[in-house]
Amino acid sequence: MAITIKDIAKRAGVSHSTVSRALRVNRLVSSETARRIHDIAQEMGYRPSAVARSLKTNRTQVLGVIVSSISDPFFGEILNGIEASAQAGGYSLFIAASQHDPIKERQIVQTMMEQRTEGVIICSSSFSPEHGRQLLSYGFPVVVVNHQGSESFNYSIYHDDIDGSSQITRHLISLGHKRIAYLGNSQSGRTTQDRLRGFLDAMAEAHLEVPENYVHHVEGGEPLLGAESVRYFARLTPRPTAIICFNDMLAIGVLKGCEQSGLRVPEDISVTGFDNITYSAFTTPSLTTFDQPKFSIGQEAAQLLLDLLQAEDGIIPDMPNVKVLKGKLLVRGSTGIPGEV
Amino acid sequence: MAITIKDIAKRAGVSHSTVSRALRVNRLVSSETARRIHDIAQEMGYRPSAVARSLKTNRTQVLGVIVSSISDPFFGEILNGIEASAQAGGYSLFIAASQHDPIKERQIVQTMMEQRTEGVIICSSSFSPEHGRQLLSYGFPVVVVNHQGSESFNYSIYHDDIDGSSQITRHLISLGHKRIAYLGNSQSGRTTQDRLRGFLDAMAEAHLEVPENYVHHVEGGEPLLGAESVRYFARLTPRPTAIICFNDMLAIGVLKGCEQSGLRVPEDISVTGFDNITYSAFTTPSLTTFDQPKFSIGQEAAQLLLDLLQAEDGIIPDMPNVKVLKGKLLVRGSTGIPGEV
DNA sequence: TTCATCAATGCACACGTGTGCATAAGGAGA
DNA sequence: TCTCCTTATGCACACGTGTGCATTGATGAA
Repeated sequence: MAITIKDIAKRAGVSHSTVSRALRVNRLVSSETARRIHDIAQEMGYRPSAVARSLKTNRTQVLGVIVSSISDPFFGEILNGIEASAQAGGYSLFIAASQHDPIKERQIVQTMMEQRTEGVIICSSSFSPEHGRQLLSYGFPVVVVNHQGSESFNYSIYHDDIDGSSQITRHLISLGHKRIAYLGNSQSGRTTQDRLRGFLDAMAEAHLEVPENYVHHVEGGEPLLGAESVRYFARLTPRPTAIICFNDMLAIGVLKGCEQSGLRVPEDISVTGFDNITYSAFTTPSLTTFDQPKFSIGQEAAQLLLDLLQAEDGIIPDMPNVKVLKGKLLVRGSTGIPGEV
Repeated sequence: MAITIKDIAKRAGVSHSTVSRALRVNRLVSSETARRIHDIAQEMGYRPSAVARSLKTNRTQVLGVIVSSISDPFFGEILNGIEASAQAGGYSLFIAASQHDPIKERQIVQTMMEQRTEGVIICSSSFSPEHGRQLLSYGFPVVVVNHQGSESFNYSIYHDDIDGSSQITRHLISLGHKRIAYLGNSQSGRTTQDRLRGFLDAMAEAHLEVPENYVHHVEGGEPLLGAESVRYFARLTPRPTAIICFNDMLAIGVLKGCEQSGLRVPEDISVTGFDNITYSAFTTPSLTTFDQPKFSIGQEAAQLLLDLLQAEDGIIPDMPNVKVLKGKLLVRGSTGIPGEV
């Protein structure tokens, strides 16, 4: 059994109250007693029980993070940002992966409520609004990353996907592309819709047509699905001269699919990604993509949540409930001038 | 404020003890009272406080996981395995990333002790023995993944890196390679030593020389470091005909470096990875690597820890304290017959 | 009817920490 | 010396849940 302040009190010949005060607010205890208590605590290897403290103070100093998959490198970098802010604020993280499974989601939400997590950050692109409402009804401050279902939540941080996707599209148009296709991930709900929107807007602005069958969705974001979808696009007539992919993972798969189908990138077809995950710089050819400020997004999300927790202690903050971050276009080797039509 | 069993008790007209019993061990309460209490709890949206329960029962139902980096895809898959086992056993995870930083490590260890995590799984390849001892001295059951410093811990799960590395080396030798180099990650301590050992053993067995400058270490596992190291290997005379990389991430960088240096893979030089992360199948050419059973490793580690926790309630288990898992060689496109010498 | 048995419930305390209030000691001012 | 104020410390209760023990009421056996 771990040692407690009572053990220290006994050894120091004082009451446990004095120990508690000495280790927290040393204003109410004589400096020599405080020093003696500190020494004894150090010597006995005392570690305060966060459990007991949480029960008494009603604050756990823990933030919950719900993510769809831990092994997704995109979320990994966001998590790094979240952790940085949380740690700076003295908070720890309770991380759980929903794996796109509603049953798991339910368990996660319940666990977080039972653990008395002080607030929750949702990074899962496919988080059901129902469970979100359950969190809110329980009085949890919730911050949503990438504004999935942001209408049902109060606060969200997100990247301007519409703008990013437009920039990518305009880049392709400026190279001379006219027949551009879009490969989406149907599991990503709003995010893929926004990226599709940015693409369509830019195309409309340039008075270019997008045939219905140029927009194709697969269920998931694994590279394998990207590779398979090349067969679909290759069969279209006329064939598109460029494919805008929902994210880098799909794009990496598409590059492989093109290689297997004998399509040269970018001579025969241009390919773009989104997110700028580490590996996008190491594909062959290296991938033109849109650099989302992943670390900053995580950082800002955690900071916003911390501010909300502060605000609950009285002051209502005068802060915007939605924060939009901008990224920037990275032109690399996978896009080029389209071949002869 | 969240509702408690006292609120339910008041509403049901019974004592809080009865409510507590009704929701836990319904053996000591009449079935109709139990049903009524359950209904009221449901209606009021009651969620038991894990904090209070932990304080009373001295069990938090939480496992701590220390990882060097969350965004590393290798650890991501191990985490998935850990989570699967933990969830099956009714445990939640407390995850923290050390980022190879001793100060962070210290904070993490202290936080886990304060949170009264029931046990700890260490997945960080560069975890300092000092902090490990601190955990052990506090009575924490500790399971180590990939046997970093396993001599100071009692239990560990690891992959047979020596065997894997030997298999890769023999594969290259069987293709006709005689001049093989090794690229290590000095931050990975024992793991890189084992993989180097397997390589050297297989070379010795085939009576092949390994010049001293054929073994090169970089500080870290990012692809960029792999790309840069190609310059080093390209300058050697005679130049190696194959590079065995510590892991896939470095190998992916090496492939890029070769491309930039005009070296064709595998015609001019063969490259191998280790771990079989998702992207290794999507490089150009696809990467020959060794498939470590990452998910199983995580699963087994968590299960072992759960068994240890069970055992603490009396029975000392008759189980091996070290478990070795085997992986298998994946031959893909990045290895081939060496060009003319 | 009386007593033993058993099921159902309440009472009271415990877990480790924090804190309002009372108390004790000491010093300053009259 | 007495009063007032400050400083240091202890007492006792609280947080939400779990549990040993006592209590109550009912049932069955003699």
